[in-house]
Amino acid sequence: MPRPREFEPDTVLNAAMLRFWERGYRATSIEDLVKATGVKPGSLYSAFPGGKRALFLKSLERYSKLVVPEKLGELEAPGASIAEIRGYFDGLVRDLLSPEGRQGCLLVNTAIEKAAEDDEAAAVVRGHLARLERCMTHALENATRRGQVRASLDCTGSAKLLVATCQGLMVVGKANPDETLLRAIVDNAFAALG
Amino acid sequence: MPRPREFEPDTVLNAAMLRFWERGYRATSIEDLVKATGVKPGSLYSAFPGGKRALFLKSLERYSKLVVPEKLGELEAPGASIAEIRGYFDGLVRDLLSPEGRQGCLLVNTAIEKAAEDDEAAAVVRGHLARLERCMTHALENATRRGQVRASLDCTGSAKLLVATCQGLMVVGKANPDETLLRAIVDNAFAALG
DNA sequence: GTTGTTCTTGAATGAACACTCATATACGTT
DNA sequence: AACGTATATGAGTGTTCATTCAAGAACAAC
Repeated sequence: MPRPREFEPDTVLNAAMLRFWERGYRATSIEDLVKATGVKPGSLYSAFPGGKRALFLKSLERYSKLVVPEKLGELEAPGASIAEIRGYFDGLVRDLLSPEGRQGCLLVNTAIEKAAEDDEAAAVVRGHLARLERCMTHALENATRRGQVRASLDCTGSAKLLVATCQGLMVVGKANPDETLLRAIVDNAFAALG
Repeated sequence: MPRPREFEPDTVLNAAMLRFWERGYRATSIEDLVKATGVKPGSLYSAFPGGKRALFLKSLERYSKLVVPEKLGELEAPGASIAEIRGYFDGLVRDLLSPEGRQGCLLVNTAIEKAAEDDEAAAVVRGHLARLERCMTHALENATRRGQVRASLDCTGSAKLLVATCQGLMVVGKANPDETLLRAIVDNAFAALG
């Protein structure tokens, strides 16, 4: 009996996520989201109770479920090893150098912009970092078994370092998207695993 | 003959820098700065032509000249070596774990919040990264001469990696200020210099 | 066609924002 | 004491912000 929805909430959420990703939380206004989604304020607020912040938190989760797996690629597969870690880093560099990819990573941006003042947002970021670390650890363990890295390698410790390295890559890349610089960082990170 | 200034511009700039450091550019309002400095809007605008953004850019430069050297410590000295790099990283970890230090680094925060949309701010950040890289390279060269690292070490490349690592440390630390994690990152970064 | 329910709409709300300006003020000079 | 000059003041500017709400609209059931 009720009037049917004229928009798909997931589509709206995707558009909102993109804006937050490009511009950050504070710099994205409701009017921006209205323009980007075509959905008027009233509908936006009734579809996403909790307003802008709730929409942002849902965007973070959507990013984790939609964008992150695409970036991780085969790194999350059980058989992942050095090549998949390398592939992930190369993808990061490629993104940072492309005009559309300069926005970096929504979760890294959130860590800096919001984590200190918003525990819920910080928790999503922590979850992402833990997920990254899990992948990296697993891939390093596979690499150790296959003799692709030195046998003495501390897999869990090196995984934590690799996670930090790719966060740092994103910071450096945002201020200075220079291919030589970014590739040097990646190459040296991998040389250390040798 | 004119009426004398009732405040020291440098003092005001320091207070403004602290607010920008704690809260970021967008989240810091003129009213915040008025409260923090005790200087009324009119005086603020006449003392710092260019308004909020000019005050921010001046804050970045002030941070570079006041805060950064303190954090770098002996790392900028000509004789700096592995111990000084280690000291710098340990200081970062200590800061990230302390209640006052959770704000991280103003220049890293700026890289994420503003670099993509403000070329002048990005340039200051790039200058900072270059300065860090110069220190690190020099210290690694000293370390090589003294046999503190493996002879095969690529000093300039490793310096770039160390710079990225400390940016990453700041991102991770902001979302997850966990001592064990942060120390593991630092330890593994140094293990790689072997 | 009427009714009930949920949706859409966009103007309206009040707060916060960056910024300005007329006025008042404090000083050295005369 | 009177003047010229640079500063201090804070109410006021117009804008933008997140959010709300009354009114209208679309559908299924009857």
